Amino acid sequence: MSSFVARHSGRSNAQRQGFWDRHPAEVAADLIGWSVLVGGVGGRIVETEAYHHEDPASHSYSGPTPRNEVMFGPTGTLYVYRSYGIHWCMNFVCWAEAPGGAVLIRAIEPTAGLEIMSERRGLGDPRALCSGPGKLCQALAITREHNGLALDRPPFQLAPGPARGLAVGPRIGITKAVDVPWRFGEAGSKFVSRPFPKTA
DNA sequence: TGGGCGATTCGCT
DNA sequence: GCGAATCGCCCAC
Repeated sequence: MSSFVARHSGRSNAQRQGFWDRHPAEVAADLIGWSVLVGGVGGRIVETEAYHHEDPASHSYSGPTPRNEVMFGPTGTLYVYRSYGIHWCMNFVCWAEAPGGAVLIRAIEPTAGLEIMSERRGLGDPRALCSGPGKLCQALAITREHNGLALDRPPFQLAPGPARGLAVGPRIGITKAVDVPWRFGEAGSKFVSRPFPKTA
């Protein structure tokens, strides 16, 4: 159970806004177990990574640019970027005191709209539908058009939920600050992009 | 204005 | 396990 949910369960959405105004690593850990739906399609978040403005591996490290400007805007919004010229990746903008933070959503456990996601992905195996940042954006039909949108409005539906356990490890696919343990996941989940070195 | 590179994925070996 | 695919962004020239 995340600390935020424990403190805020039962409160209004407006009071919940403070959730995003914290360090990305805190938010990334708390998001494990939450459900995210886009147009009614989605599932439980089982893997995230944190990035912030003093982080050499972060897009925001060198300051605002046309691509990353959303990271420096209001929290609780979506930052979408193109990866390797092929895939889309989605982040939740969150920061405290200094802007430029975000949480990369790396994997979700599909629970709603399985058939739609299978069709979009061209696959049937639920474990392969959303087990990676590019995969889940394809399954949820996330594109540049969603960049900057608020997460508390349609087509998005976010809801807190419990995690069975928290796994922590180094982030994936980066070349800088590789030793910072800011990758989080649900312990034992079979829907993560890659196994965690150890589970906690 | 051009070249290098990336928070990835998939198919083939 | 390895490497190609593929293109927008960013910085250097």
